[in-house]
Amino acid sequence: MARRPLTKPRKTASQERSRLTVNALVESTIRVLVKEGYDRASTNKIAAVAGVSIGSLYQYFPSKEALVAAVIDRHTSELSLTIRDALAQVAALPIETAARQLVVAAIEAHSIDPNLHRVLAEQVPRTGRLEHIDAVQRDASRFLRSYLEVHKDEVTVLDLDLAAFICVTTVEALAHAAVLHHPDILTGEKVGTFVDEVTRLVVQFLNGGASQMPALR
Amino acid sequence: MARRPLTKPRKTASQERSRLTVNALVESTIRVLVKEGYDRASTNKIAAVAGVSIGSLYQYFPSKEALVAAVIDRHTSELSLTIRDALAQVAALPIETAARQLVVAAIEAHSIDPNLHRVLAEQVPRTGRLEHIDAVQRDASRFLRSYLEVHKDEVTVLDLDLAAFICVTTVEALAHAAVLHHPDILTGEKVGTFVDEVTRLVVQFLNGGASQMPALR
Amino acid sequence: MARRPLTKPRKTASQERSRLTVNALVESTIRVLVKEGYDRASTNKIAAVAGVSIGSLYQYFPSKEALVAAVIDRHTSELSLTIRDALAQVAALPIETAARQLVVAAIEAHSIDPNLHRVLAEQVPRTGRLEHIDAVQRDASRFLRSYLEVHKDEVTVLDLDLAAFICVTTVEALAHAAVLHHPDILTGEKVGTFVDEVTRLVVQFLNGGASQMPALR
Amino acid sequence: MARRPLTKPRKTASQERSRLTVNALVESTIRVLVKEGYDRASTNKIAAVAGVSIGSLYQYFPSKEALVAAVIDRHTSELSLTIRDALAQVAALPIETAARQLVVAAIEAHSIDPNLHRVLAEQVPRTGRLEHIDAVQRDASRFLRSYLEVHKDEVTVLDLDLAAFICVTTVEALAHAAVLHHPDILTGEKVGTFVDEVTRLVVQFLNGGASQMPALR
DNA sequence: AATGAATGAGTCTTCATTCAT
DNA sequence: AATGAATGAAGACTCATTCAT
Repeated sequence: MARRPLTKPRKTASQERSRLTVNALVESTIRVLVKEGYDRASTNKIAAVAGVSIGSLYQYFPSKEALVAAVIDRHTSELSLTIRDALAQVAALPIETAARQLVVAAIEAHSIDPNLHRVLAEQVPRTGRLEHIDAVQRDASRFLRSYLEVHKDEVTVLDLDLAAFICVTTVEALAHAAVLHHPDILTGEKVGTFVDEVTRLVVQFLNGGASQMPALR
Repeated sequence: MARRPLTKPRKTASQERSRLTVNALVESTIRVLVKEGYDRASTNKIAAVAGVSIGSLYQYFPSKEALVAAVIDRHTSELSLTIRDALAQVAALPIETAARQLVVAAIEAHSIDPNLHRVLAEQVPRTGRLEHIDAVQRDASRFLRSYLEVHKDEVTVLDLDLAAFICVTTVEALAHAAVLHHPDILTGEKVGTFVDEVTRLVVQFLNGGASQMPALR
Repeated sequence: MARRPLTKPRKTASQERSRLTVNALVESTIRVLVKEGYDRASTNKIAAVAGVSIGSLYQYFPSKEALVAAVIDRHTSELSLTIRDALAQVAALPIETAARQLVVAAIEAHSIDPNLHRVLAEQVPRTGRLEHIDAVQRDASRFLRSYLEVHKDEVTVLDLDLAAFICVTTVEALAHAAVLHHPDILTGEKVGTFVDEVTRLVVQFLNGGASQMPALR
Repeated sequence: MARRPLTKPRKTASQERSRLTVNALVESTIRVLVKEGYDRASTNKIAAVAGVSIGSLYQYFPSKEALVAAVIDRHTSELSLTIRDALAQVAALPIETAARQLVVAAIEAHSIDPNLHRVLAEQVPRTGRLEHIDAVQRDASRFLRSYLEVHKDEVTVLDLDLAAFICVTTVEALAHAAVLHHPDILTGEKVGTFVDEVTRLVVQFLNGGASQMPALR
């Protein structure tokens, strides 16, 4: 069957139009969410900012929640991608290097759209599909657990679940806090120091258990 | 202790009554906040649950925000108290013991009213005076920095500000996550393990720097 | 116990105010319903006509349906009262007289607020409590059936259920049609004729069965 | 009958298509009306169910009302046909037989599409052309009046207008109530009884006047 | 002619806040 | 001081209808 000429079929025109509208709405939602917060983000405002009628908004999104869910999905995808990529690339690396790269990835992930991240993390009710945000962290935990299983003899910790939980929570929290509350920490050469320290925090934790445990009690 | 004299009459009576009303309102706010979330917590509902008329509510609190601010202040005070107590008691202790006690204190602090804590942390807009929540952490950071200054020769870290930030953020995040998302970690003897591990995480970080720094780069 | 003095207690004042508001709303609903029909009767319009804010409307009626339900209840009560009264007064009377009085009662009932009756009968969805309208007719049927049971030997019909259904439906329909579609029939001395004829219709039906049944097939 | 010539081409084709579309829309309107009720029957839904774009809908029907009016016209035509047929066939028959056949016809008419009939009768605003529904009854009344005029000496009633009104209203109401509210009455052999009784109701009314009138007053 | 994306007036409803009693 | 009725701005959402393609 002969390939059609270069032009796209008529119908695509309107489909294209739809896609543009949907995109404008999602982007507008992000903007309004960031500027006004979750509560004050009204569908009317979102439609206005998107330059779209309120009717069109409801043609594509049945509710405010649906709109926010779309934003979350998009944001979560980007986060997931960053994290999964990092985890995949790191699978075969020794702990030291692996940790460093994951720390960097975490910071990168949190730097994607910090303000949006803040709103999503702090204000959006965790109902329905909106739990996807937390899912990323659960994924990361599972993934890290597997990694530790494989690299069992490089680490001294015994309870791998607990260790994974501690590492993921810690790195996430530090990346989050740095990006959102202490952006100065990430300026210039300071980033290097910060990454160094966080990496050290995690690495020492993972392989410092054995010899020191006795001394702890 | 001698009973106070008979007088201080009328006015005190009503002052007493006022205090009771205010208290009932703040407590009602907490209850409604926890049960319904920030958005759906209406002043009318709060007044009803407090057994107070909506008019009286506005006699004591000029707005919904004022009500929530009072709740935050009260909650923050309790947190602060717990943390400051711990920090004070720990001032003269060696790092190892100090760290452990602070970790325990952090968990205690997060256990005061986890559900309220969650709502405040996740849903309440950080506008106006409502930034008090974060203040506790800033306080703790400053306090810890002082401690590290004093115990300078027990630790190997160089940038004390950064170290304080990392420790406080980490411990807070782990206590938060454990209490709110993994309560199972804190049941029975597991608490001990958790505290051990978090303590180790922090202690190794604080005095493991020197010897390992070279290896990191 | 001594009767209280003539004055009513303070509190009544506001209760009275509420009652007035509620009343104004119900009456306004009737007016709007009659003027605009069910669909175009908006809560905002109802509130405006009642001279009451939309907020007050919702303080007393949680929805448009509740408002209409109240109207129905009120209207149905009046109808029921008229019909039940008539049925009660008629219990011991002979068929002829009884029938006549019931016919008169039916016309009276339909004359209470014909326009409202029309709207309720024709446009209001029969959901939820709104089935009360039909209930009046079911009641009347049951009541008539009892009457026929007692006056069994004055009538020749065999199936009392069927007879009751036919009579009630017929009289209701005629009263309805006369009041709503042929008001001229009820002007001046014509009412008498109409009542005569309807009465005769029913009476002959009830005691004309026996002798004629054979001839019918 | 000779087949029409080959031509009338192109245009006919599209006219044919138009007719199909119009038909699909009217039928879809009926379906949606019955399933959702008048209020919730939206033009978009009607178009969707008809498998036609909303734009095309408005090409053929300028408004929602036009759509409903078409449904009413169609339904009314069918009713009218049934009734007029019966009345025509009955013109020369004696009262007894005539009455019976008209009663049967009334029941048949109401059985055509009971659910649609209910919606039209109960929910559709009687505005504009939508009064056509009631027209059927007025027609029937006129027709019956003529019949009575002709068969004057078989009946004893004096006011033929009134008598026609009473008969038509009564039979219509009973057919309506039976079909919509008491379908059990029309099952099996019961139909016979019902028809018998209604016929008797009417016939006795029409020729029972003379002897009993005196007794009534 | 057909399509369906877009429109926006209008609806119901909530809730923080005021104010007469 | 307390009460709670009243207020009305504002928000979510629907749907008949238009119009560019």
